[in-house]
This record gives sequence, structure tokens and C-alpha cells, in this order.
Amino acid sequence: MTVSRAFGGKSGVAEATQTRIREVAQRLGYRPNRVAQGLATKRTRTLGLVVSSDRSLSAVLRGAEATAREHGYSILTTLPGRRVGVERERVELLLERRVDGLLLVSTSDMEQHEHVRGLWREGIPLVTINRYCEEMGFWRLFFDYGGAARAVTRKLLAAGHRRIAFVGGAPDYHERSVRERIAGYREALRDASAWTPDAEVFGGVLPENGAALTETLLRQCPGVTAILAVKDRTAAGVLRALRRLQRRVPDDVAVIGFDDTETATCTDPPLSSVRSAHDEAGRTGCRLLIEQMEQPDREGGTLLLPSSLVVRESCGLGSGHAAEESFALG
Amino acid sequence: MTVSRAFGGKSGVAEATQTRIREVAQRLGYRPNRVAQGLATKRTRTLGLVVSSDRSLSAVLRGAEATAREHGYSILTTLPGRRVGVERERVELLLERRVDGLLLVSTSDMEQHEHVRGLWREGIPLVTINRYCEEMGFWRLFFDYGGAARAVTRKLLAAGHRRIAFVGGAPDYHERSVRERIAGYREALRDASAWTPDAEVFGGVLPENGAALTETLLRQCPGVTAILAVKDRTAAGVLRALRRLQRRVPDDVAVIGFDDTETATCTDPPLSSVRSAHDEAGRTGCRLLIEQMEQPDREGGTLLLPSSLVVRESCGLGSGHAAEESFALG
DNA sequence: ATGAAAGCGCTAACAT
DNA sequence: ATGTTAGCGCTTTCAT
Repeated sequence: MTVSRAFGGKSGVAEATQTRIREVAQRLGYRPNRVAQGLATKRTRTLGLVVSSDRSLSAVLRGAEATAREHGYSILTTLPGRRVGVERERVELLLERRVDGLLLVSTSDMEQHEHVRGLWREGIPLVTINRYCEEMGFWRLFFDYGGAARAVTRKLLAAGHRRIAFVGGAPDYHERSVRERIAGYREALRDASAWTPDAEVFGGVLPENGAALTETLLRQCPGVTAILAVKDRTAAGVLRALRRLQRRVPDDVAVIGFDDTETATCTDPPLSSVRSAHDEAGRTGCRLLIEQMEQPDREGGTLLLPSSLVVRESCGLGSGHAAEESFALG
Repeated sequence: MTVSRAFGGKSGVAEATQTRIREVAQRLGYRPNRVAQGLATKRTRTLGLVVSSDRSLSAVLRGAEATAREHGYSILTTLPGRRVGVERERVELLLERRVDGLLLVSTSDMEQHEHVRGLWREGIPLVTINRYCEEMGFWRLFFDYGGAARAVTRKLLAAGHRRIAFVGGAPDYHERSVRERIAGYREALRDASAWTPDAEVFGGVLPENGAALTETLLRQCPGVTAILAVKDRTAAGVLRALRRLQRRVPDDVAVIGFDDTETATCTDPPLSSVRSAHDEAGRTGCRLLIEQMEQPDREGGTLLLPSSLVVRESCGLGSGHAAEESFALG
């Protein structure tokens, strides 16, 4: 039918017929049926977004949808939580709906990846975000938690800090993001020969943990001039403890958190925080997925997503001219 | 084909054939094609979720997906932002994909609803959440911001507070949630003949607004013993100001915020906050939508979603036994 | 530049 | 209990 050509934007349709078709379609309230189109072409132009991580959902979805739509794709979303079995089931449902590709967003502590290998073997285009599985040929995107922690620690060193502490979590904490932040912090300090065991205090990520750990810290390491808190939540507790202990922030002690949540703008003083580019994760992940679908034989790889330090009042690193500045990290 | 019956769970298939079919399907890696099924049945078992409101995205999506899946539906998600024109376009895309129904989640300040009427007239099943349009026949769900504010104010009155203040926003603020909170607060106080103009301080919702407004408040109304802050962010500023002014919380002044964000657990002391049931909004909205699709002639109506007060240390209303308790409101 | 025929993978209705 | 036929609304291929 000529109508198909007209709507498909194919060549070989006279101007006149073109407009006449549009007109009639309009009058009839015609709406192209993408389901039928999907059946005929075996391409649904639908992507499956599987988000196990609560934290990143909004931003990733926003980024992914923006990119998807630019390319004519829509997104089927599913939130399986962190159980791999559930994830498998949900992916199966998406495949029955014939999504053209999958964007798998994991929590950093997910551990079982066999079924992802299975999907890839089946020839299903996919991209992972934050999934610590081995390299198998598809694109894997990671938030560079370690690199960001390293970079921000170096920034503090460069600013003259010598006793820089880390508060919260633990080197064997279940979330990889936490483990990597600790590792990055240590790396930067060791490189500068400034690492000491008494500047690390571990145990939980809650505000009350941060507060209690900070009291311990200042007892065992009174000369500390800067503190990295493993999450903004933890940093909130750190700030509370410092206030109780009569230390001024940032004059006596600089404090920096991670994640740049709403909390960072609400602490007293407002908290400088390391921000991961969740929206860019969605955009880039989606872009690579679409490329993968178009050129199935091109090899994927590994990509680190950028972080930035959002400087507010708590760390003494800003120019002092703005309430909020942002610096790229690593 | 008998295969269709077997997978459709229809009666009239012998046990033996049933299992044999499953077996062969398994071996062949057969996966039912829901696209073809959708074309044949004219039901895609897909719902369109249109979320203009950032705030509620995660929770609503989680709730909606859970309910959707129980009924065999998947969800196409789109985030149009608050521009109605964009919303129309996105809905159109969803309709081309032949979603069986629409769940429209709005910000409380959305204003144009004509195209929703158009959709409804077209016979498209839909349910709105937080969309202040007129009653047209479909279900409209609302967060009862006003009722929650009224209830929590009454709770403070019942606890013996007489000078209860409201901080932040304004009676003509662009977000309806803010306006309704103020109205609910006033209503409760007027009912108790306890309203005074000097206990209301308006102007912004940011932490710094909350702090500045609180200083004004305590100057013009020194006897205040309880403060409602229009958002948790605002409450964070209120707490900061009270600390500067040497008022103890909750002993001298009780403080309650709205939204129950992460921030509420991070303030000093932890903030009591009014929580709207976003997840239930998703679940209930989805359930009503599915009912609507199954019985298109049944009339919808208006439903208020419940709120609760999450009691932490800042308001002196808890039993003192737990770090966090929750009370239904209104 | 337009049309006609066949088929995408399924289900509904009607045999057998 | 199983098979057959037709058709869902589109695209693709091959005429005209």
C-alpha cells in the first residue's frame, strides 16, 4: 500500500498523494500500529530496561529514555530487585515481548551473571551498567567509584591536607561501591605516603554510624583535617559529631560525602559530595546498545563513567563565589 | 494449533500432549511471541506509565509494576517532564504501541487537561494520579496533602501545643501540594481557634529559606512550640536556625517536615515527617486501571491516598521506644 | 508512482 | 482432544 510508504517516509510517493494521505489519516483518526509493524519487521523498536538498583532508577531511566526516543525506541521497564532469579524471569517476559535489546542496571553487589552469558550467546544485544561480570563481548559501563575516591583524596592532598580520614563502611562491605571508595582513598594516600591505619574508621553507613565513628576517629587521630564519608547519609552523622565536638567545618575539618543526594544540600553546612553520572549512564548505555543492535558483530568493551565533585561549603575547596560548583574527577 | 491452547492454559488439551509440547518447546528454545499475540487479540497486555513528577517516579513505578505483573501486564514508561505538549506526544507514541491503558502521574501544578478528555472520549482506559482535572468518568487518585497537614496539626494540638507555626512556601505557591499543606494547617488551627497570622512565615522551600524564615518567626512569635515545615528540605533549615537560636528540639520546639525523604533521617535530630503513599498510588492506580479495562462501562471516581506521620526525634510525639514509628493520618 | 500478493506468529471460530 | 481456516495491520517483493 502507498500509505505504508507515506508513513514510513520511503521515497516513491508523489507530493500530492503524500499530503492527501496525511489528510485522510488525520480525518479518520488513523494511528499507525507499531505492534503489527513489529510483527512484520521483526523489530519492535522497544528496549528492555532492567533496574535492580533503586538509587539510580530515576536518573538512568531519564537518560535512557531520552536517547532511546531520539532513535525511535520506547522502553519497557522492570524492577526485579536484587534477586537474580527474579531478574531472569523479568528478562524472559521482556524477551517474549520481543524487545530489541536489554539494558541491565545492577547494584554493585550482584554476583551471579551466568544467565547474562546465556542471553548474549542467544544473540540478544545487551549492555550492562554497574554489573561486575567478566568481559564477554558486550559493553559494560561502570561508575568509577574507586577512581573518584582516589581523585578527590588527591584533591585534598593538593590542597595541603595531610591527615585525611575515611569514615564508614568497611573494606569487606557488601556494596562494591563502598569497597572501591575505600580502596581508592587508600591508593591516593599510599601514593603520597600519607596513609595511616588510625585515620580509617569503619562500621556502617547510617548517620548514627557516621557520628559514632567520628568520635572514635578524633580520639585516635586528633590531627585529622579532612574526612571522606562513604555516603552522604554517613557524612550527615560526621557533621553532627563534629558540631558536638566543637570542630568547625570546613575551617578545622573538611568533609566530603558520596552520592550527592538531596541530603547534601540540607546539612549544616551544606555538604560537598561526589556525584556519579547516572543520567549519562542511561544515555551512554542506551546509545551503545543501539549501536550494538545495528552492528551486532562489533565488539563491546568496558567504559568508566565520569564522576564530579560538587563543591559546597563543607570542604573549603570552592572559589567562594558560588553556593555550588562542580569539578570533574579523574 | 494445540500449542497455542497449551501455552494459553486453555482447557481441552490432554495431559500427555501438554507435557510433550512443553518438552519440545523447551528443547527448541521456543518463546511465545507476545507481539503476534497482541496483534491477533488486539490486547497487548501493556500499560503506559506517564510520569511527569520526578519525586514519585521510583515508588510509583515499583508499585505499578508489581500490580501490573500480577495481572500479566508489562509497563512502557515515559517521562515527559511537566510540559503538556510533550506529554501529548509521548502518549501518542504509547498509543501507537497499542497500550491497553494509561496511568498518568502528574505534578500537582499541571494545568492543562483537555487532551486527557480527548483520550477518554476516544475510549482509552486511563487513571490519573495527582492530576487536578475535573471529574470525567475515570478514576482520579490524589495525595491528600491538605488532609495530612490538617491531621498532623490536630495531632500537635491534641499533644498540647497552642502556638503552632508554618514555615515555607506560600498560599499562592506554584505547587499545589504546598498550597494545600498551608490550607490544611490553617483549617486545623481555625477549628481550634488557634490561628494567628504571625505564626505563618512564607518565602521559598530551600533549607536557607527555612532557616531565614525561622529567625523571623521566632522574632515575631516567640511563644511558638511547634513548627510545620513545608518540605523536609525546608525543615532542615528550620532545625539549623533553631540550633543557632539555642532552642532545643523537640523540648523547646517540635518540628515536622513533609515528604519523608532521605534527608529526614539525616538531620540533627532526625526529623519527623509526613509521608505520602507513593507506592500505594502506583498499586492502586494500576489496579483501578485494570478494572477499568475489564469493565469499561463502570464509572470511576475520586480517591484520596493515605498519608502517615513517620515519627522520629524532632517532634516529641513518639513513644520513645523506637527510633522510628509510623501513624496513619486522616 | 502505485498496487497486488504473501507472510510475520498468533488466536478465534468452526470443523472433525 | 486436535486440526483447519481466516485474519489481526503491517512490510516486503514483485508487478504494472
